[in-house]
Amino acid sequence: MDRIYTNKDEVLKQGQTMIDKSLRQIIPSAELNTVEELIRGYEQRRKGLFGRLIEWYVFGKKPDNSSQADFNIAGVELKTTPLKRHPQKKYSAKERLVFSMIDYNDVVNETWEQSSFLKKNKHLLLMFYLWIKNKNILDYEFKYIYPLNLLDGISDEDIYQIQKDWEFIVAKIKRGEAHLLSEGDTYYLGACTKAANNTIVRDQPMSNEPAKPRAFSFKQQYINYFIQNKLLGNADANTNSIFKTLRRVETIEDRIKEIFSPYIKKNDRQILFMLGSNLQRKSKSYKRLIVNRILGINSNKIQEIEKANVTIKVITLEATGNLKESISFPAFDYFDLVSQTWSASRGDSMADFHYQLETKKFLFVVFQKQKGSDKIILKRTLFWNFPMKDLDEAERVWQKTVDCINEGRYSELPKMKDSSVAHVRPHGKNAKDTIETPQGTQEMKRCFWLNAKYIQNVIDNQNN
DNA sequence: GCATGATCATGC
DNA sequence: GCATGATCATGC
Repeated sequence: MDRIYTNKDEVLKQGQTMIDKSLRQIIPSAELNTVEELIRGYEQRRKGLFGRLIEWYVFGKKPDNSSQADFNIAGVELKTTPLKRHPQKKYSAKERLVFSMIDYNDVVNETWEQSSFLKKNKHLLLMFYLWIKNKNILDYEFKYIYPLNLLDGISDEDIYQIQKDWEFIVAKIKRGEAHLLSEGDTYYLGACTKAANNTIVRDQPMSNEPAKPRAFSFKQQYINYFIQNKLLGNADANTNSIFKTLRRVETIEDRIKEIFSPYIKKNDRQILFMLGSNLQRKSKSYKRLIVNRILGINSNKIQEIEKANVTIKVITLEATGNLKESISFPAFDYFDLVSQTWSASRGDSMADFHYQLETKKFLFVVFQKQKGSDKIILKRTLFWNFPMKDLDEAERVWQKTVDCINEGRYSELPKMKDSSVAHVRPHGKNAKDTIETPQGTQEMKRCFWLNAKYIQNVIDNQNN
């Protein structure tokens, strides 16, 4: 018989009994062997088992697969989610916070206000435990128990963005593009893939294309920001908000457009004059510094850009409109790369190419050189994320890279002419900036790049 | 003119 | 000291 909870406080109080405790400490010793046996049989899906063990042993609730909130009577949805140790900040988010599966057939008939997502997740009880590699799930210790009301407990700007994210995802499914959904499409609320392997697919209502099963989730950077601010109190005094002085709610995209709009079609000197700023040195980051000034930051960061995993990229077109330079990613570690698998790309390794392509949003700030002048014009800004239709090609480049490294063929790493999408090039201080390879040799630091031509095509064809 | 290799500058 | 973003330099 399930224990009945009549209100949210009771659920919270019960959850709080787990602070600094692990399951092993509360499971009756007579049942421990049985549970250990159960865990051994699970291997792959241990996380689901972990949640059910918590429900049963902490809350006295029999596991079920109901799409109702976990504590129906009290209206509380329980979420257990891992923290990992962070050298400076104590803890950070290990993963996204995953909510329920997206039912492609039902969700197209919903509005945000009446969505099953909101119904189920309005009142959350977040249980953060400390994840440690190879540790038995019975020994994970809980660190924070936090009741979160989605509509009251999150700022107006954030919940507005989350609503717009939800609506974007649903609109895409309505267009028959569920198979093209990507976490990078949206800012805080993402549609993350959720399947044990790549072969599992689902039907979608507006198209015959099979689509990967996906769930709503808070993107990893968003939940991490939550952890830093609400749990750890690491409110960064060096963080600015683009909504600071604004008295209405707007999306991140609209707000950024608005901030840049007075400077569009102006040249670098005019912009600096308008800003009352002075940057004489024409260093490689000159334009990036101008962009920072426009955004009102120096070395500090913008909260929304961080939370939404947006990467700002300065793009400089030639006077002809031609783009010369490709876009670099962080340098990779040869050992890491060969140990990764393409499909198991999760937040565990945020530097992983696939993870970045599928979760990142880019803000391109496009400048253009001018014929017969050294002035540079700010042409436009655009938001972009890597489209899922090109993911197979990116995988091919990645796979070839992995093969080359495994076989020690470093001169044959994928070049620009080998792919229309991406290639591998050096990315170090200089040719002497090397790291160790699996062969025990030293190789110069390298990274993945998105081809200049590929990005040029994006800029020429995307008008937002 | 472009692909590829190489390096600079900044900020943490 | 190093990671990262951005661009430079060379040779075909």
